[in-house]
Amino acid sequence: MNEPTPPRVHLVDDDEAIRDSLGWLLESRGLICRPYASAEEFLAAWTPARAGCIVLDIRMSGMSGPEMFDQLRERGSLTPVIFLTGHGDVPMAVAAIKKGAFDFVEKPFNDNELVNRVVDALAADARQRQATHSAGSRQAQLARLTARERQVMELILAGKFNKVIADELNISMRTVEVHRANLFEKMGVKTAVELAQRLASPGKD
Amino acid sequence: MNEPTPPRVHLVDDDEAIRDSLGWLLESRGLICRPYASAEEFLAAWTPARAGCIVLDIRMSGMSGPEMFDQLRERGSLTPVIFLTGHGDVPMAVAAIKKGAFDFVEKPFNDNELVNRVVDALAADARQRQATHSAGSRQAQLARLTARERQVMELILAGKFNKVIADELNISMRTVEVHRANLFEKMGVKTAVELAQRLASPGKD
DNA sequence: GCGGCTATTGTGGATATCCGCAGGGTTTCA
DNA sequence: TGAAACCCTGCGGATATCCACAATAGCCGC
Repeated sequence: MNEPTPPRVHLVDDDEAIRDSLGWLLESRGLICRPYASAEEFLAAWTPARAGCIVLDIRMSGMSGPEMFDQLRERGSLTPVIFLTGHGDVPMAVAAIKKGAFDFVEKPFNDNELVNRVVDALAADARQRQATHSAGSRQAQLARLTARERQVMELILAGKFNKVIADELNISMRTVEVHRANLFEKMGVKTAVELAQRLASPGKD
Repeated sequence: MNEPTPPRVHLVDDDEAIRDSLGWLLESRGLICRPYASAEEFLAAWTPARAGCIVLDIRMSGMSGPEMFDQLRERGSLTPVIFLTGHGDVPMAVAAIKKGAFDFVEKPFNDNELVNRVVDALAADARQRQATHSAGSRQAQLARLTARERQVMELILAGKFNKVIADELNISMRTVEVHRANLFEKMGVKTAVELAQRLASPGKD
């Protein structure tokens, strides 16, 4: 990890008054706020690698909040999104949450309440990034394995003895040992137990 | 698993007309519907072991839908709950979904839409029961271990050699082997790899 | 041709795991 | 008192894992 940038609260709302007052509120609580006047402006500047969360108004001229949310999801972004709306719509709220939105808040909102939800969203983002990082490094390790090493690994994880693996692959036990040692090194583990744990846990590193 | 009873759709609504029409709809789609006129009536008859889902009206005389939902959760029930409401309330909908409700539907609803959601809820219930069953049997196995066996198991899962385990616990290697063999038998595994996988996966059996 | 990569194999020695057989001690309970 | 449960230990033998050292062969790119 190279010098992580502090998490940002990205505020997307075409109403300048909201951007000003909400931006002021968030900054007064020690959070870093980045305002955008439109979904298009945000998407043009966005990269999913940025830590933080997004506070997103539902109704905007041009691209709407939900459309932007769909775009983010299509780009593979998992950044938590808090929707803001002036007129509640239950099916939309339910669908948004079930689609993975972090929260859904009606205006006018209570200041403390909103800040709490933003802080929760930032914490959720941090957790999710840690999990993704672990899964990513594991994936990179797996990608370095040769086809043979991968075969041997699957059979090790199936609990088979070297001798049985050798029989099944029609190779010598010595060769199994060589592949075994090589894959353990590439996966950064010392034992089959460690390997099993590495590959079984969703995000643990 | 002894003769599983078919999953039921429990319909809790104090409006008899809704119970009749919705019950008829669900039964016409091959689902088994059990109606209740009140939350109290439902709770008096309920056991979490029953497979199925719950369609629950928000507003009822006596105990309300959300109150009943909280009661179910306190009793440890994970049965999927679909809330029905005549007047949408966004914060309540958002809170209910985030609290774990399966869905939230406004009346009047589209028949097909509701049946689809019920079918989805039943499928989710079946998946969750399978996961709980696996976790439960694993828990029962763990509960059978003696204190010493559990200690040895933790050290095995930490990837330590029997000789190292013996040193740390100040016992002989032969004793480690005895505990090891006993715990493997109690956990129903043959290798440390299998044990690691058994204890690392959330619900897999 | 040469180097890098992958797959393969053998030898010999060391360490690790597994277990039958045998035995002992302590605590609890009927 | 005897049985059950748990913990502990040694011996001997068998199998499994690990690896240094050494070597061969095939494929591919430069």
